[in-house]
Amino acid sequence: MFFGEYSYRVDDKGRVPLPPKFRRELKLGMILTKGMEKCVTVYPAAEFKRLSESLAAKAVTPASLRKLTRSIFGSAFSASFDGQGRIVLPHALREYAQIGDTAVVVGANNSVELWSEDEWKAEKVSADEQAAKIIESFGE
Amino acid sequence: MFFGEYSYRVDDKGRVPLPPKFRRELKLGMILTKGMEKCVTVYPAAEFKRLSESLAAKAVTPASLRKLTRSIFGSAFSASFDGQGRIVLPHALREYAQIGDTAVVVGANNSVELWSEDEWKAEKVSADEQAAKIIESFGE
DNA sequence: GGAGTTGTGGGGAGAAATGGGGAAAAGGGG
DNA sequence: CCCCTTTTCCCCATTTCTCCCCACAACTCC
Repeated sequence: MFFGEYSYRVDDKGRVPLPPKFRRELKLGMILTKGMEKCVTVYPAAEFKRLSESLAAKAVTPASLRKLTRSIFGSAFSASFDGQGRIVLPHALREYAQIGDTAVVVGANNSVELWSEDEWKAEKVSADEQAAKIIESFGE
Repeated sequence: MFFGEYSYRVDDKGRVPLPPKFRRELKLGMILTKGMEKCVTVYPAAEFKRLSESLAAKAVTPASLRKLTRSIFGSAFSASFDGQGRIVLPHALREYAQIGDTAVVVGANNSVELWSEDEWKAEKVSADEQAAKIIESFGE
C-alpha cells in the first residue's frame, strides 16, 4: 500500500529518488507507464502483470485489444533502483507528464504517481473536490 | 474512543505529544491525513484501513475512484510514537492545518484531530452551534 | 513528601537526498 | 568493420535530515 506525498529533485541525468517507504514494495521490479491523467504511473511488476491480464480479458474485439495493448505496453518502461534508491525517468514519460527539475511523488494505494509540481497542484484541488462530493453523498 | 481537548507545544523538529490516554489505542500504528475541515485527522491504522476499503467499494467510475484515491492516500502519512509519546507532524499537513508552535489535540470518537489554536477557536463555536441544533431537532 | 509520569528540549548515529566521475555499453557514420 | 560519440549504469562523496536516545523540569498521584 502506497500513500503520502513527497517532493524530489530530478537531476541532470533524469534520476528521481522514490520514498524509502515505497522501496520495499518496488524492489522486485516496477513498470512505468503514462498515467490516465497527466502523470507517470508506477506499478510494482506483479501488480502490472495482474492489471494487464485483467484488461486483456475484458477487451473483446481484436481491434480494441490491439489498441489497448499498444497504449499500455507501448508506453511502458521497466525501471529499477540504483544504489541510492533512485530510478531513471524515461524521456518520453518525463515529457508527457511535463516534469521539470522537481517531481512530486504521490502514493495511490496500489500504485505510485509522479507529477510535475504545477499539474499536481491543480489535480489536488480537483481530487479533493471529488472526494468531498463522494463523502458527502454518504449521508444520503 | 477518543475524547477531550489538549494543548501542546510543537517543537522545532515538528514533534507533538499526544495525550497519554490516547496512546494505547494508537500504539499499533496510526495514519495522519488532511481533515475535511482545516485540521489533521489521526486514525488508528486499523480504522484507516477499514475506512479506505469502504470508500473504494462505493466510488463507482474509474475516474472518480482515481481522484478519491489520490485525495485520501496522497495526503496520508503513517506515524508512530517516539520514546516520549510524541509523533512528527509532516510538513505538508502542518502547513495545510496552519499549525504553528502550538497544536490543539481533540478527541473525536474514533479519530483524533490536530488543530491550530485559531482554527480550533473558530471551529468550536461553529461546532457548538451545530450540535445545539441537532440536539434540539431530536425532540421533533 | 516522594516516586513515577509527563511535557519539553537537545545531541548524535545512521539514513537519505543530491551531485558527480568514470567504466561499460550502445549507436551511428565513415 | 572499426572508431568515435553518446548514453547508461554503477560507484563514490558530501550535505542534510530523521530517528532514537538521553536529560531535566514540572506535575500528578499516592
